Amino acid sequence: MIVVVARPGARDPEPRAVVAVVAPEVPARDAVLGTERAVRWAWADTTAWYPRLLADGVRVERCLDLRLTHRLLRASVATASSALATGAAGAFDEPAAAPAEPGPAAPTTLFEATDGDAASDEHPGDSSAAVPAELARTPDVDACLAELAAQDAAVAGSAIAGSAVAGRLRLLVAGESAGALAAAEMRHAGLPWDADVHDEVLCSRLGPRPARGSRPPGMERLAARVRTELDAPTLNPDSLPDVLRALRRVGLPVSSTRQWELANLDHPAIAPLLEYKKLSRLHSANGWAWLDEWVVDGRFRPEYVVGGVVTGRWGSSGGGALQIPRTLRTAVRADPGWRLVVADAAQLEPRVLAGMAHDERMAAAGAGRDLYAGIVEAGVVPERALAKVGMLGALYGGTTGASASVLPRLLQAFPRATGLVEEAARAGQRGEIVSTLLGRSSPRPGAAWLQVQADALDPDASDGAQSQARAQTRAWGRFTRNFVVQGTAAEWALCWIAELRRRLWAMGVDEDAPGAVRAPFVGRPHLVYFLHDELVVHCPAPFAEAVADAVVEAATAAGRLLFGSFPIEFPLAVGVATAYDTAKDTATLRRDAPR
DNA sequence: ATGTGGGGCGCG
DNA sequence: AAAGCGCGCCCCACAT
Repeated sequence: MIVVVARPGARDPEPRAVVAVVAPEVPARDAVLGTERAVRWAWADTTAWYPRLLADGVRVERCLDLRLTHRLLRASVATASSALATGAAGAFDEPAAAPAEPGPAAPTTLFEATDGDAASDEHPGDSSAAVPAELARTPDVDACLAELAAQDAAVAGSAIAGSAVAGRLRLLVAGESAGALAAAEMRHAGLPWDADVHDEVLCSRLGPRPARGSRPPGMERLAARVRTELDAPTLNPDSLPDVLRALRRVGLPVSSTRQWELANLDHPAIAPLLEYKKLSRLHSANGWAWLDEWVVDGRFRPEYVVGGVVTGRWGSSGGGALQIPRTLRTAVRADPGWRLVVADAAQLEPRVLAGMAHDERMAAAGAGRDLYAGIVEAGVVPERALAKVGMLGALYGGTTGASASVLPRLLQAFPRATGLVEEAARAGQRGEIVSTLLGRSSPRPGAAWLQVQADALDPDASDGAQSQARAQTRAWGRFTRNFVVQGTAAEWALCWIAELRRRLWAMGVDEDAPGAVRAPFVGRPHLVYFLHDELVVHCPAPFAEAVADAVVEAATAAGRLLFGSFPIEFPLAVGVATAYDTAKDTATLRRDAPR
């Protein structure tokens, strides 16, 4: 059920008060209360409620997604001693129900009484029979109120005198929930997708569309060449054992069919085989079948799974939304009279690390320029590529190759930043939990991990058992090392998207904008895609420059929310165009004027 | 026939 | 000897 809760005023320290409780049969005019900034909705699942509101053209300004925030606060070490964390698992620990299909097709129980039909208010039982499955299983009003109180208590109890912990948790909880709103809105609006352009890309690379179940001509031709070159007339190029056998028969000592291994081989079958694999991937993952299934009325509407990744990144479900290949981004096209604003945070993870660690020298290297170029200018390494691979190695725990050879110089130049990830790695190796800046905590290693460690301590443990334990220890260290940075970067991104979402709505409407955009975004700039450190806004053409400014301002605001006055910048590559690929091609690096 | 797991590869 | 993090989805091989 929905609980609409007033938020405290900026100067009002009073606890939040419930101002309305909204059940499924409530009239829309009351539900619309939640569109006002002074109101924050608290509900168990944004995925259960919000698609119906959006289908009715209603945008919610703020919310608390109690199931998402419950998970955060149950796991966070900052709230570990709270009743919320120590109690038995309950309804909010269950997975959320599958979301409803996007779009206006399904009847919305919420708004059956919308058209001034006072009679339905007197017969709420009439509509209760129509409560859809994804709503029926969501916790009821009393459960939501109790959960809200428990979460408030947990966050309040996390505060130690003079500590910023509670404030950070509040930011995390708000950001996660704002992300849930943005994710539902992006699915509702959809990513504008030109099926004809997509089809042209497919035809140019694969040849004309084949009958269902057969290979496109471009792939068939390559398969034939591979069979000829390997003298294997019945070879199935999709069968790994088949290909491996055939390659070995012609004297190629391969252990796998991975691209990087094949690429080093000198044999006339290799080039067509690699090309076949490329086309096969395109055809099977994003071919005509994908187009038929996922692009409806010129929009791609994937499901974003907020908090779907342990680190707090979003996941996705259906259509491979976070893996759209670069070659197909040309099919992402603005509606006529509209533009795409594409923004990409430059070197996000190292910047986040510099901010977390208060590494002023690293922050200075990234001030007003490409961070890796700044590292070169500071004389730490001789070229940009080394700065990049070295930094990625520090973030991921690389121990080999160029990355490892540059590492000592980074350790020396940036002791605070590198020290932070080294310490996170050591904590993980000890089996401890680590946390992001805002308080999202890593999972504990599982029972199998602990068992392997325990077995290796046995005096009779075999060498194999001991080396397995060491390998696994290091692997968990690499996970926790990366967790703190990837997770805090995800928090920056949540703040970025939340700030931008507000700014976009505040821009208002272009009454003259044509197009097929759904309410409540008709004539309005709106988010249509989000990919970890990159986002896309679809907007009426006259808004494009203002949107580009807003995206940059939101990035700066996100940096301040996380890092306060610490001088770490978050510049963006921002491009404006009618197609996703050309917007990225023509992007320029932008940042707020330094102050 | 249906489910599971691994290899492989797309994205950041 | 081990070998840089996090995902989703496809196909095939293999189990049931």
